[in-house]
Amino acid sequence: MDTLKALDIFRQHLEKYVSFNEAEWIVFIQHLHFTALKKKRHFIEPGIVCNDVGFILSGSVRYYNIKDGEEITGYFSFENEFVTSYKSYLTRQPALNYIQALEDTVLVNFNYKSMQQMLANPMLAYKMERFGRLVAEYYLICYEDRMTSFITKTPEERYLDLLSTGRDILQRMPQHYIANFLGITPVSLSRIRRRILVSGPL
Amino acid sequence: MDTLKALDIFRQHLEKYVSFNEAEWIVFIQHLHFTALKKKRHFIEPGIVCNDVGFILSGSVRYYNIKDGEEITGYFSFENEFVTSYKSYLTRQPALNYIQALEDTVLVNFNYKSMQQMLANPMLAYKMERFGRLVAEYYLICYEDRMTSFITKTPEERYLDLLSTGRDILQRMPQHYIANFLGITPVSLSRIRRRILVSGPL
DNA sequence: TCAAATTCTTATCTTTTGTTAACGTTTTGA
DNA sequence: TCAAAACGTTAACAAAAGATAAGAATTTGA
Repeated sequence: MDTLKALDIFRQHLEKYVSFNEAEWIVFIQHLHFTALKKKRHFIEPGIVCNDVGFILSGSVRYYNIKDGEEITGYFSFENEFVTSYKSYLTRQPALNYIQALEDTVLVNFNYKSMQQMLANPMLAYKMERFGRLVAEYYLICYEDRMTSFITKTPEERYLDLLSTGRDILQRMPQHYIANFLGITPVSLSRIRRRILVSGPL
Repeated sequence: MDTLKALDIFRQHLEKYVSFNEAEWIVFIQHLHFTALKKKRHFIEPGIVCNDVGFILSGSVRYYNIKDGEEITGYFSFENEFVTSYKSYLTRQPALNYIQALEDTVLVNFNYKSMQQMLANPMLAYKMERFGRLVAEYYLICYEDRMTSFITKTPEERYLDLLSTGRDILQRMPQHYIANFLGITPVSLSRIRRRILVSGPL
């Protein structure tokens, strides 16, 4: 995929949040850089301050932590979604989690310093504040929904929800990552699947 | 507490996000209104679009859902924190949860329409976008932390975390609400407390 | 291509949680 | 003030989840 086409796709998806005019866009794209992340490579690792916000042009990533030597996968992102370790990026504290490419992944990034420059640039400041607000609000709602499902639902119910709405995750992620994502062990998810299969296959 | 003092406290806490000059502040406060919520009264209920964002001057609230006829408490807010059903407020869809005052609670509110007006008012737009961004980012980080604890920790570990950092919640909330907040039943929390007591009280 | 690693399932056993109910204590509200 | 409601603990049992290990199928990567 060539750079111009990639920028065009990015711009199109940004429309969901803000629209740039030509002059603004020209300044904005000067702050962008592309990254190709080979499968299994890391976007961020614990102990490092996350400097970039990425937008996935192609590929996918998983977010995971290590607990007692075990990897625990907490989240996934796919094409046309943003990727960053929000807490680290926003607070400038070292990240506590890994973000890893699950396939060869191509990203458009902007870094913290660039964003601060744009936020300080009168030409872009307003639009960047708005952009930041709308993106944060979007992900806030995602988290709110997910928290609610952890509070009010059983692992089995969360899996059934995923069956009806989580196509990408189900089709593209190995099952033991999905188990972690649901808050249970892979063995437990296997049993839940069996339970569903024998009781009500539909 | 008189209105002027309340506004002053509110302004002081907003400094965490944005600073208003006098002219801006005068316009801003014209969009504010005060609410006194008697104990057990609701700030929002399911089926209703949440129009307000509140800031708690005194008192506290809990967020809860109803599942199979049972109340499940998912979150709490105390003095000097914002309160709203974010998803409903932002998407203009009916809320799915209750927010209830746990004590007599006094709030400063602004509503959705007011915020839209301020966002459209050149005098305030930039600052309001920034305000919205920083508040959303703040709560995004809270949710990120909480999600991580659900993925990587056991209920017992989450309770121990609360013991070391959750003073307000532990001291001001009944235990069965705290149990829900941790993702377990009240009976289960009672057992966890017993386990901790007999094994290592410290 | 082929050995090694990964993935998923299944089984066994242990631990934890959920459910229901009982009981004493505390709080509430008329 | 006093009956009713709410709260926390405990017990007994059922259901679910965690831990560990074994085995088959698939994927991987050199």
